Amino acid sequence: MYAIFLPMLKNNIQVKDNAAPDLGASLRAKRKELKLTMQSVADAAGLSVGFISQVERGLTSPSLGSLASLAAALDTEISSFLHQPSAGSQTTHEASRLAYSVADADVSYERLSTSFAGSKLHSVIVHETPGHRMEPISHHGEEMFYILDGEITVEIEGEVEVLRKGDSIHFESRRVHSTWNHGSSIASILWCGTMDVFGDAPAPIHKKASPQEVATYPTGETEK
Amino acid sequence: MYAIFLPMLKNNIQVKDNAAPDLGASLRAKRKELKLTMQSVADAAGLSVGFISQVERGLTSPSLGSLASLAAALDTEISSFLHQPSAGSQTTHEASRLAYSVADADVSYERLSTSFAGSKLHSVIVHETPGHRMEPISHHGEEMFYILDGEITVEIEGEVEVLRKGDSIHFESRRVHSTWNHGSSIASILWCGTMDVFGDAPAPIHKKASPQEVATYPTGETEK
DNA sequence: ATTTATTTTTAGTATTACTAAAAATATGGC
DNA sequence: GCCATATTTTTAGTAATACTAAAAATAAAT
Repeated sequence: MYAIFLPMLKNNIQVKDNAAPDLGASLRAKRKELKLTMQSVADAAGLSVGFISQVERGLTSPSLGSLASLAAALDTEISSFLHQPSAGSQTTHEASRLAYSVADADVSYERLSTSFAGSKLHSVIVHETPGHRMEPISHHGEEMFYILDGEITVEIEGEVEVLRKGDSIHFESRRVHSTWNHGSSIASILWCGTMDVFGDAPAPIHKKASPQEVATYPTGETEK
Repeated sequence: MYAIFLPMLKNNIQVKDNAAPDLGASLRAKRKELKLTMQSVADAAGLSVGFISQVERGLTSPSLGSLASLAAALDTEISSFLHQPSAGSQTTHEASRLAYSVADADVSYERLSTSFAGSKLHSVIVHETPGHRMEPISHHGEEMFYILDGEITVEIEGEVEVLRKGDSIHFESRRVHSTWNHGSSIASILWCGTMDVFGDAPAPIHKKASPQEVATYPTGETEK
């Protein structure tokens, strides 16, 4: 399913010109958004103002404990400082939504989700012709199917289940899964997941561990 | 919308008996899931095996750089080690799905999403009676609405938009948003988002900054 | 029982996370 | 423009700790 749709959808991606901002810049941006001074953040986090300054400018890296204090002082989850990705139309209308299909005409897609800084949610409506089978696949993230029309067979790690109109399933995507439209009509599935199927995100960090590569992580001067 | 549904849904939560696992435990769990030895992780991350052992047992806290190396070695995003929630049925069928309603009978809900370690995706079908209005709200995360039936007016930061059957909208939840069923029939909305509306996640960290409190963050012995 | 694999412990030490205070810069009021 | 105050950056440390190599303990495989 995804293997089929990735190459086609990638052709519609506008790559935003800014690189992923680093941790310090993210912290400063948030502080400014909240119109706080370094001193007030320092007081709330129990750290020194000089340290805040150095962290924001990437001259030093906070420990996890201090980062947690900073995140709390800024009323923000730590994870929101660890990625910052860009936009498209937030709203889609059925009548004017772009439908995509590929050489393999068994499947067509309608993208629902947009993309913005930090977005992790991806959604698409998939229409599969009778008899269409998706190859077994496994990948990061999690996903949900909601059957809008028709019926399909879903297999997850060998467990088979039939889903009909109005049914849903939610699972971790690392579990090997596949679908089959066993019915006699087109099946329409609303897919919603955390896998970046549209290639929206910049600079992935899911490379195989090579320490030099990892050193690009936003920690300022931390270097191996 | 959420303010209304949170208290009600919380009543159906089975609290898993284990407390929120900490960072070290999360790292160990992931390593075991991948069937890796500490030595192989250490090699991949460019760290020592002794250090991995101490980190996993919470005896020491990795720097952000080292944590990034570990995350990469485990082919996982850092943020997934910073929270760990628990399960329910992955599949829901329309005919047997539990529908919830509250004292305020204008709205009823059908939960679609389940919950498992690391799950961040939440989905629910919301049925709103004509005239129902959701108070303006803003919170962390992002969300998507897909209109299954009926029509609603959505307002996001003052921008008003009408969504009809088959339409969708996807936005960052921190933008103040509200909905209104302006139609004459029940509106059914498939909501999919990253906000933990069911209270699945243990130990929230969204407390107001009190350094002592923040010190409970999963960093092992780090103490102020 | 023996060997090997894996994890934990020990004993450090180089590095740095973080400080207080001084200096520089920015802002606001008159 | 001048002056006072607010805010940020810089400086000069140092206590703490992030991380190590190697030994010891434990677990697993044969």
